[in-house]
Amino acid sequence: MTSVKESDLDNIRAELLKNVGKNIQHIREQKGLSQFDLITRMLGEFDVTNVSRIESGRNNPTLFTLYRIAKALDVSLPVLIDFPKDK
Amino acid sequence: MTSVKESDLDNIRAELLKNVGKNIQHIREQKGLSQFDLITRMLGEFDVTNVSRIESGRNNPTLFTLYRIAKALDVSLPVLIDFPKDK
DNA sequence: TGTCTTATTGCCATATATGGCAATATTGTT
DNA sequence: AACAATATTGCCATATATGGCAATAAGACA
Repeated sequence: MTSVKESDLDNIRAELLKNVGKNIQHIREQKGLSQFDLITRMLGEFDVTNVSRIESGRNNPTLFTLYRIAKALDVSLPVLIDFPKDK
Repeated sequence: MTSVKESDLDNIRAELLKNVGKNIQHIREQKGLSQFDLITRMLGEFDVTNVSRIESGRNNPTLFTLYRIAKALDVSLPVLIDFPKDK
């Protein structure tokens, strides 16, 4: 059954992004790092604005972005997205 | 040290995408599914073209895309990106 | 050989992640 | 209260993920 209403899909997406964002924020704060601290530890360039957007679930980060965040937070990529609310 | 040459960063990104792509392809084939089978099982719409691009490492998939692929393959999101070559 | 299925690649369009900066809001501390 | 550090939001630009289709390639099998 591919019968998922578009609004349902949006909700699933929104919940996913919110959960992963919260998880990232939680790990970052547990390490005592500011959003600025985080981007300075990331490989390459990254705008601090987008950290806020990802943590709040407004952005749908790419795999490479998630990887760089994980490295900056010194956790594995699976840990970064292994949020409890996963079905 | 944020001193990573741009070419190095590109290589890190390319290797990441290639490894995750191979992992997705491996899981999909283990389940005996074609790329077309995969997209028909995914939530919402997805173009089969992009499955090929993701599996070959040409595309940098978003979190939501990875989530939908994981669900379609009936594996968890962490499993989908837990490739062996992670440093 | 051929045919069928599956996968890859090219091309163009649209949607959106990110870059970058400024303004505003929040939080903590004195 | 004020001030400073931090986070959020808005706006615009660019880069790129995805949608969509066609053409080509690759693989399997008779």
